[in-house]
Amino acid sequence: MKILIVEDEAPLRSTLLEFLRHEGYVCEVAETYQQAHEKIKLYQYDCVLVDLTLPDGSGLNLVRTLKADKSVAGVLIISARGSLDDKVQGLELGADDYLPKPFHLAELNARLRSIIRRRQFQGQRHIVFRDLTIFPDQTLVLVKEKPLTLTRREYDLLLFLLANPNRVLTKEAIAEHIWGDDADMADSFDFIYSHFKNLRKKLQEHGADNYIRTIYGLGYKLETA
Amino acid sequence: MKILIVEDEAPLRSTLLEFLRHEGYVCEVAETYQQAHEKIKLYQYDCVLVDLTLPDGSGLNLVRTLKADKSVAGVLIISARGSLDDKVQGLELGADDYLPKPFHLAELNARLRSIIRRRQFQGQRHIVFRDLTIFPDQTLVLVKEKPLTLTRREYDLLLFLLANPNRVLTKEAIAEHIWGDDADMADSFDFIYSHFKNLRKKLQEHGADNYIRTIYGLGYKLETA
DNA sequence: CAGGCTGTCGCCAGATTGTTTACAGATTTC
DNA sequence: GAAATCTGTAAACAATCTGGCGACAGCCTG
Repeated sequence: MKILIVEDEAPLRSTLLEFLRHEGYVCEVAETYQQAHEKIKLYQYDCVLVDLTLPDGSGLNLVRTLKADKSVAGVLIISARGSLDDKVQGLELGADDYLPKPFHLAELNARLRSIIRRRQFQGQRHIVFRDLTIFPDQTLVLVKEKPLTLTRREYDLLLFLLANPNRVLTKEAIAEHIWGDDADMADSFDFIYSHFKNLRKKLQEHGADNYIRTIYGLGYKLETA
Repeated sequence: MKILIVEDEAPLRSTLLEFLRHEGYVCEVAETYQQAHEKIKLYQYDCVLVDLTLPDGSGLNLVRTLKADKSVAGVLIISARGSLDDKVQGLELGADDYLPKPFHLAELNARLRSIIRRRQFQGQRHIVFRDLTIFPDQTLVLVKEKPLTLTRREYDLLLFLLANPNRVLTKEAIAEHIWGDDADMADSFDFIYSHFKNLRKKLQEHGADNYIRTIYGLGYKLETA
C-alpha cells in the first residue's frame, strides 16, 4: 500500500510519515505542488493525502490535476480551514474524503483504509482468484476454503499480483510498489526472490495451484488460467 | 462500551461527559450535526445520545441518517421540547428511546444500559460463545457454568472480541474502541499486551479453551472454531 | 559448449513484534 | 483512611519476520 503525503508544514509532515509508516504503508512525501505533481506522474499510489494550504499552488489544483489524469489514486484532503466551501469544492473535484484539522491519527487511518478498500476492489467484500479467496479488510486468505496465514510482505506481494493479473511485473515495479523509492536499495532487488520463494512455498503447502509464473529476464506474472 | 454524545450546550455536554465517563463508558462528543455525522461514519459506537435541538441541522435528521446507514448504534434522544410530536417522530425514525429534559442522571444511565443490552445482542439476555456465557447487563461471565470475575478492561476487551468474531483486530482498533481517541497514546499501544495477558490467564485458569489467537504483525482474533 | 546472466534454494543475523514479569501510581473497597 | 485491587509502564525475554549472502541450477548468447 503506497501513499503520497503532500504537506508543507514540516512537523505535521513527519508526524504523518512516521505514523503511516508504522501502520505498514509505504510512504513518500512532497512539500509543494511541483514536487507532488512530478511524483504523481511517475509513480502509482494507492492514495494521495493533500493539504489544501500549499505554498506554490492551491491543493485544490492538485486534486483537479490528479482527477484529470484519471489517476487511479484515491484522494484524501486534509485542511485547517474548516470552511464548508472548501470541503464541498474538494469533494466536487473528485476527492474521496475530507478530514478537517485537527484530527486524530486513528481517524486518519480509518479513512485511509476505507478509501483504499473502496478504490482497489470496487467495494467488493472479497476477491476470488481461482482457488483463492481474499478478504482485504481482514487480511485473510483462503486456499480452497482453508485459511492461509501470510506475513505482511507476502500478503502485500499477493495483493499486488492480484491487482495485475496476466501482466508481467518486473522486480523493480514490484519493489517500487511495495517498498517505495527508499533510495539505498536501488542497487539490488534480489530480496524479492526470498519473498516469492516464501509465498510460493506457503501456497504449495496448502495445495494451491501454481499461478505464479516466472518470465525469464522480465519478471513475474499471475496466470488466470 | 463506547458512546457518542451529541449536544450543543456546553454545560450539559460536560455534565453528561463527566457522568458517563465515571460510569465506565468511553465517551466522545460532537457539538453539531456535521461533527456527529463524521464521527458516526468512522467509528463504531454502542449508543448515540442525540439532543434534538442542534444548531446546524435538526437532531431528527441525525437520527434519520443513523438509521439510514444501518448503523448498529442504539439511539437515545434527549430533548427539552416536551412535545409528544417530537417523541413520536423520533421513535418512528428508529430511535430506541426518548428522554425528556430535565432528567436524572440515574435514569439516563438505566435507559442507556437497557438500550445497549437490547441492541448489542439482539435482546438476548445472555450470549453464548463456545464454553462461555456472558450476561451483558450484569457484567457476568461464566466459563462452563462457573463464574469468572473480570476487571472492567478485561471485560471490555472480551466483549469487543465477542462482537467481532473471526476478524483480525489490530491493537490500534482495540485501543480505539476501548480507550477512545484520546490522542496522546498514539505512540504506544503496548499496554494492550498486559490486558490480553491477564484475560488469557483468567480464561485458562478457569479451564476455557484458547480462542484468542495472535496474528503476528497484525493483531488478535477470536476464533469460533 | 563456455561463459555470463537470471532465478531458486537454504541459511542466518538483525530487526520487529509479542509475551511475560515486576511494579508504581490510581482507583476501588471495606 | 488503610488495604486490596486494578491499570498502564518498563524491561527482559521469546518468537517470528526480513532481507541479504552464497551455492547452485537454468537460460540465453555467441
